[in-house]
Formats: sequence, C-alpha cells, structure tokens
Amino acid sequence: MTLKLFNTLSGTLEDFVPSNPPKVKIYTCGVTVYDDSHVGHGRSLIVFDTFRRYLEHLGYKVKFVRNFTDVDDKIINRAKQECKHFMEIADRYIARYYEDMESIGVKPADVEPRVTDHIPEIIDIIQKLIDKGYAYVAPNGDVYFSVEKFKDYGKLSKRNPEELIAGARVEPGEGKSNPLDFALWKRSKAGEPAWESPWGEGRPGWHTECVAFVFKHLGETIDIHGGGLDLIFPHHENEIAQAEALTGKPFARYWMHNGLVIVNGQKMSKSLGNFVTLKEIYTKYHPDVLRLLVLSVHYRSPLDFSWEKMENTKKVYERIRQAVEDLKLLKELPTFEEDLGGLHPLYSVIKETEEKFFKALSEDFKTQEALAATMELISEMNKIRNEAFKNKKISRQSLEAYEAAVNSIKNTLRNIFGLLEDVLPRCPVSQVVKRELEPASAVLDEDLINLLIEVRQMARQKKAFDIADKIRDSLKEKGIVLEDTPFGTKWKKA
RNA sequence: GGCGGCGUAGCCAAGUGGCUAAGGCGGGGGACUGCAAAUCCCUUAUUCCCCGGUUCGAAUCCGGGCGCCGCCUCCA
Repeated sequence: MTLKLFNTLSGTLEDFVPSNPPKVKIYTCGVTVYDDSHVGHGRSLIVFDTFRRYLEHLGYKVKFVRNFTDVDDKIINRAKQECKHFMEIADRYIARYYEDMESIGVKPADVEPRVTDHIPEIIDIIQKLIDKGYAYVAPNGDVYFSVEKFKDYGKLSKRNPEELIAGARVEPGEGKSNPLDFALWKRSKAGEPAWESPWGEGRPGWHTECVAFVFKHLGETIDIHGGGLDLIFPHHENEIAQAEALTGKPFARYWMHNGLVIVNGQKMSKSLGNFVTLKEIYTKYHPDVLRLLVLSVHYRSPLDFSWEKMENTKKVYERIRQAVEDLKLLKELPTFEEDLGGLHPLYSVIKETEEKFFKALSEDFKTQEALAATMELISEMNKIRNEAFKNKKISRQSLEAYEAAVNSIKNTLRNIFGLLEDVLPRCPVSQVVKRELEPASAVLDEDLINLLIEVRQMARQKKAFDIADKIRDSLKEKGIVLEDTPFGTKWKKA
C-alpha cells in the first residue's frame, strides 16, 4: 500500500517515496520556550509524533529532529520581566515541556537541538550566504537575506514577491534594502544575549536556526519537513530560500502542515489569549483524551477546541478503554467449548478493521477514518462481552477471538496512536501529572471507597435500596461512579 | 485586496461520479438491572449552503453567488 501525502509544495497528493529507503529524515519546527505549551502546540506535536510512529510501523528507519527555539524576543522579554537570565527561562520551559510531552505520550525526537548550542553553525550559514551574494550587512550591523536574489521565493506559500512588497512593512531603524528581506543576524542591544560574530555582537534571527539544525543533523535534503500551517509563510518560505540558495538542492522533498486549533471560530494563540495549556487539560482529563481528540480530526483540517468536545471525546475514550480492559474480566468467567464450524466471526471483523485502519492512514494519514474503523470493531467486541456477562460464561473460542481483537487494538491504537499506554501494561503518567490529577482535596482513598462499596452491598442484600442508593449518589458527587457487574461493584473516576 | 482552505443530520465528522450518505456524541423506544451505570438491539439526513451547467447518473466535476476561517506581522 503506497503512502500518499499532501505536499504543501506541490499542493497535491503525492506518493511518498523516501530518497534513501528505508531511511526517512524528518524535521519539524518545535516550540519557542517562553511559556507553557498550549493545545495548539500539542496538536502539532501529537500529529507528528503519531506520524513518526506510523512510519516506523511501516518499517522505515526514521531519524526525527525537532528543535527548541531558546533565544528570541519573547524569551528575552520574559527574562526582563522576571529579572532572570534568559537561559533560566528557556531551561525552565524546556523542563516543563518535557513534563507535557511525557504526559501526552509524545516521544522525544532523536535529536532536539537548541539555538544556543548551534551559534557557530548558524554564523557559518550566514557567512556563506553573504559570500554567495544572497545576504548583506546593513549599516546598523544587522544581516539580511536579500529575497530578490532568490528567484524561487514564494514557491511554498504560493505568493508573488511583488504583491508581498505592497503589504510588507518596515520597522523604523531596520536597515533593509527591500521590505521583504528578513533578518539573519540581529545586532544586540545593551543587556541582550549576544554572541561574537564577524558582524559584531548579536544573535541569530529566527529563520536560520532550522536550516542549521537540518544541515548538521540530517543533511542538505530531507524527506519531510513539518509544522503548523501558520509557519508556511514566512518561516518555511525563508528556510527554503536560505537552504536552497546555498545548496542549489531541494531543502525538503515533502512539506506537511497541520491545521490550526480554533476556539470559538478563532485561532488559538497567545496573543488572542484564548489558549488552554496542556497542563490545564490534564488536570481535568486523562491526557489520552486530548490525543484522541487530535487524532479524531484530519491533521490538515481546523480543530475546533471546546470543553464540550473534550467531554464528548472522553466518552469515546472510555468506550475504547473499557473494551480493552474488560478482557481481564472475561478471562475470569467459566469457559465452554463451542462448535462454530470454522473460525470465530470476530476474526474477519478484526482483519477488515485492520485493513480499513491502514488504508485510511495510507491516504494522507486519515487518522479519523482509521479510528472510525476501530469503533466498529469495538462494537462487535462489546456484543461478545454483553452476551458473556449475561450468561456468566464465555466460550473458549469467543474469548480467544476477543483477545485477538484486544491485541489488534494494542497494535493500532497503542503502538501507532500512542493511546492506552498506561492501561496495557501499566505505565503511569508522569509524577507531575499525577500530582496535578489528584489534588489534595481528594480525601477519598481507595480503602474508604471499597469499604463504602462493601457497606452498600450489604444494604442491597437486605433490600435497603434507599441506603444503597444514598451511598452511590454521594460517591458520585465526589466524582466516583459505581457500576454493578457480574463481578461485583466496580468504581471509576468520573 | 491577494493567496490557501472550508460549508454534509440537534452537534462533531467521513464520503470527492453509481450498491442502503461511515463513525461518534446527543435524543427517542426496547433488552439487562431492585433502580442505575456500562453494554447490546431498533430509531434519529429521500438529502449534502444557494443558483445554473456537464452526465444515463453528482454531496462528489464545471461556472456563478452567499457565508465562515487561516496566512499576508511573532505564532504549532
């Protein structure tokens, strides 16, 4: 099955053919570490993490690089506000970023370069661009890339440089000779982070770092470059200009861009203030719920975020989780032999589901369709579960088929989609998350809950249902939901 | 204004020329239950923003409207 991907560069669906299989080189733009990551960042991270797992599943040897921007205006401003060194701010938010990634199941990249560790490489690129005549030193000491020298400028974002000039603006004090030119090196002002360079003390502009990271860790041409839709212009356009001006080779063969997260019809962003941080998400929900929400929408479509939708997604998640966890309960039931005259019918559903699942992913990574296929398998599993619970026994054939279905889901939803990792086997969310998930106000410990369940059970046996219901209602108010099953009363958090 | 994208049931969201328009949430009815919860069964769009056109046949292709969003400035 050929993987088809939408390539922003061509604007069409293309067969994915790596330049040097089975190796695949991927670079995605990471975050600027001046504050906690929000759902918008989370989406991009989850999408490309899942995509990487999928490529690995297909048998590719993926080298994945994702950067940290650890010097920039926003970090510097934050440092000024707090009277701290900018590196302290960057280090703090990188640490907090890792907490978030561990929680939402985003695996670390193979290389996670930081700007401050690559200043010589960045300076080298800028110097070469100057030598080749693509960049110039302005009178104020800034270095700019000369957009008009690069004839393909605009090919990614489908923009025409002449039209861009009309809308471009030049800040006072900038030494650009053309409004479209962008800064490669910024002369530092007093008190700002600065590095020695051939053009005096300064710091890199934003767009060069990604080129430097790619060249150093992946090479001159990579297979896939990813990032949010909002990075197409100017960031990725500027990366192409620099890299291709130097090498004359394509910088990235496939450009993948994820759609943005929308809140009440508007893009989630720091400046609009309509953002929800990942930490806020997982104090309220299991991090998998966000992961599931992200994968329930095609990666290129806008994702409308709302708490209502989180609630909805949580129900879907619980449905999946329950189907998987109930294997344990089914195994406790007495079994009997059943003459089916062939394979259990569930096996063909499993096969069909897997075919649909992988076909959907091969068509421009349609995770939402893959998920829909899985939901149909879960319905079939639940029919077996329902029957077994009702009869308080299960045929050995059904149990084996059910287990095969659970294994199939492990293969797809856990290994590729990164869900259910703390269910099978147990692998708890990070300590930080755990702390935030269980606030000190949660006075109900497990022993107390179990005791109340026992008392309720006694009440039920004596038909004192008013007492039994009182216990159930009260626990529900505390966020503990009781379910009476053939295996006794189970409880879970609401 | 330019460029990119979107408009499918109460809601979210698939489907991009042809069997019954996926899947989920919500709603209604039933089974199960002491009652619930969970789960299962049935049900919930004769129709896909509007108007034309192509075609034996269109939600799907073409033309024209209307509406919404993103980018064009830092942004995943």
